[in-house]
Amino acid sequence: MPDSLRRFKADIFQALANPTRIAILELLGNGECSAGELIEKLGMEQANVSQHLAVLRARQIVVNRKAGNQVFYSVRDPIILEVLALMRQYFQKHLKEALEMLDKMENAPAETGE
Amino acid sequence: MPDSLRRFKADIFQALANPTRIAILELLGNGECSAGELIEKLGMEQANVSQHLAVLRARQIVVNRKAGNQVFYSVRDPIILEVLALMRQYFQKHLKEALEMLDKMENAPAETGE
DNA sequence: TAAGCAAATTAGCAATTTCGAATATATAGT
DNA sequence: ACTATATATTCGAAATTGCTAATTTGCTTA
Repeated sequence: MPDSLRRFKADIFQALANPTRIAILELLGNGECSAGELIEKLGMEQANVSQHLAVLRARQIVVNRKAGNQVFYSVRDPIILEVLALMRQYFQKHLKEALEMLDKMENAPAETGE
Repeated sequence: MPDSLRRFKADIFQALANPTRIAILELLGNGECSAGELIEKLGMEQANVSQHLAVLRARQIVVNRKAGNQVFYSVRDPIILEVLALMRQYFQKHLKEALEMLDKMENAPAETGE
């Protein structure tokens, strides 16, 4: 496999390599969603979510449809959702190590996650 | 899903988000391989490959076995290889866009000022 | 046309990543 | 112990990323 294609592949993974973007894709997995809805459900800054959507758009991982004032997003190819599902499986299998790893990383400053 | 778990997932994707590491995992997909073999097949600096292996090790995506002077690596969980296989499928499906994107990447980024 | 909302973009900064060079560790053989 | 080989780690610089705040674009309605 040529390196250029590997670079492309790495680029897709890079797009997935962010908690917010994963959250976005998981939300879109339930069906189309407007940018505003995503912002609200994620509880993050408008600009920030929009930037993450731009990353996913640039890779054509998501597509959008304009309707009046709003922009509705959806996942272009369900393979991406399969990849996420596979990762969920992977994660459950290695939950113990995952927690240890998270503990070591100790990045999380007391968030009120839900 | 709590954000901490999504962060873990993103961390795995991040580990995959590099052409060299993808190449390493693809090589390991054919079976166990020593660090030296990887270095040779990849044609890269020893230190560089070792650093990438360290990234994969830190996430426990690969495991290693020492045999005398050498260290043999292998993929810990085939799910990771399944993820790569799915990605291959994805690329084949979207090859045309992939090539256009690669073209843009190679032509565009050389802007010195405007 | 202007006002108002939704979404995208830009600027600037801190944090992270990647690479090569140099150095360190570990094992084997002498 | 000394040397050679295999692999890992550290250091520093350049490039990239993610975030917030501020601005801009686009659409709709008055």
